[in-house]
Amino acid sequence: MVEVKALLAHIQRFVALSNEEEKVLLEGVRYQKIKRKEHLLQEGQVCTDNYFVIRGCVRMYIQTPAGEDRIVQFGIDNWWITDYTSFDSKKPSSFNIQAVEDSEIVAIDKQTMDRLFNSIPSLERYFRVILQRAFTASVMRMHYIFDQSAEERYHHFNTSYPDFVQRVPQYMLASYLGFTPEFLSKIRGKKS
Amino acid sequence: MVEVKALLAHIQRFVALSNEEEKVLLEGVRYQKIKRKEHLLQEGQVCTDNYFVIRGCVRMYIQTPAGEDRIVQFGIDNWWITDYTSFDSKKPSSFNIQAVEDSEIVAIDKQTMDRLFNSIPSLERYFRVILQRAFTASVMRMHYIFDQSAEERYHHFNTSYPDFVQRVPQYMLASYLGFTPEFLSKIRGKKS
DNA sequence: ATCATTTCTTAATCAAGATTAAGTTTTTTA
DNA sequence: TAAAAAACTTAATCTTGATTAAGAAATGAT
Repeated sequence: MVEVKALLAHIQRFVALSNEEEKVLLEGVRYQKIKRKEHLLQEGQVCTDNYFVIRGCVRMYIQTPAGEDRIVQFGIDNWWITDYTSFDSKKPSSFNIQAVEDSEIVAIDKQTMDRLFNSIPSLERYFRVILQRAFTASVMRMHYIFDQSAEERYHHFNTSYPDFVQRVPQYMLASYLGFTPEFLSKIRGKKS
Repeated sequence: MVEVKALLAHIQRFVALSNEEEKVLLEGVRYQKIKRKEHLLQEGQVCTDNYFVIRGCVRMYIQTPAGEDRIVQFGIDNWWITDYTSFDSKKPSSFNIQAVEDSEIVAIDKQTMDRLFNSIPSLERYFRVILQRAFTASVMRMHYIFDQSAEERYHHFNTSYPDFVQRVPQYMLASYLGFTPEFLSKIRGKKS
């Protein structure tokens, strides 16, 4: 499948793969298209796959006690997204993963992933690097949440990812940045 | 050095090491004792090492614009702590790492780490797993910050890590949990 | 093109937690 | 063991952002 080449390209930005390794990898993954609002994972299910977003946008969210969605992560082009806790333990997940736009996804299930780690040593390095970046990004995000006001956070995000902001509804941005849609409206109202 | 055995033991909770690999690893690491309030890293320096806490407690913090410390992470027994951004890029760090108690540390510098990853393949897997856990913990922490009140956060932390709470000054806990020491006092005052 | 649904806005009231400031207790150091 | 420094407490006031509620605008489906 030609679409999955995007994954190979991404991996090879970090490590080299032999032709044989490329082949083994391609045989292990599952390419899938998913429509806006469809779910890859729903609360209560075991998260069986690690998902790589080739094109599009998905969100991972959790239901708050108040019954609202809290967006924990977005996944866009070239990002991996999964609930590692459920993925590793095979216990039901507390999270949901849903397409925000029609998206193209590569999925690898846990068993295949473990097998691939054994047969393709450099994949281990690739995920080490990917996870290190994800961890660092998460720590930085936490830092922004603590030490910037909601308004600063919005402006910061807005200037850092202006094109992404265009792609998602505002109430999702609010959910991701940790405040209410009403407050986001208020901030935007101020400007003009 | 017998103290460094704790690191080997920790690694072998996740992957197997041959005697030869153990030896190579031990030759690459640096054991060091550090007194309370001494720094492993100070803002502006390049973070040259990844630190493993054998015994004791360190904190990683960043100076807020208001001139206060925001604690980003604690490192206790069997935790790795470093600023991966600075460590990888060799650019000056924005963070500080300081001992909260007299501590015993194993340090590995970047160059050695890269060499060890090449000579000990299972080390790659070990760090992949470690980073996956760190990432997951960070995501969960973010979730708690968003969806619990300061008071809930305190009680949650307090019941989850009662012994740890005893070890650090309260103002550090407040800094880690994202509120003021005064507010922490207020919460505690309520009880009795 | 029209109806229904989803998303966004505005404004009034409210609450959690910050700030300030002063005083008390505990720990460290000489 | 006394003085100094660090850590903790209390209380009054203030601010940011939540909540509620209603209406307007945009988007999607038929």
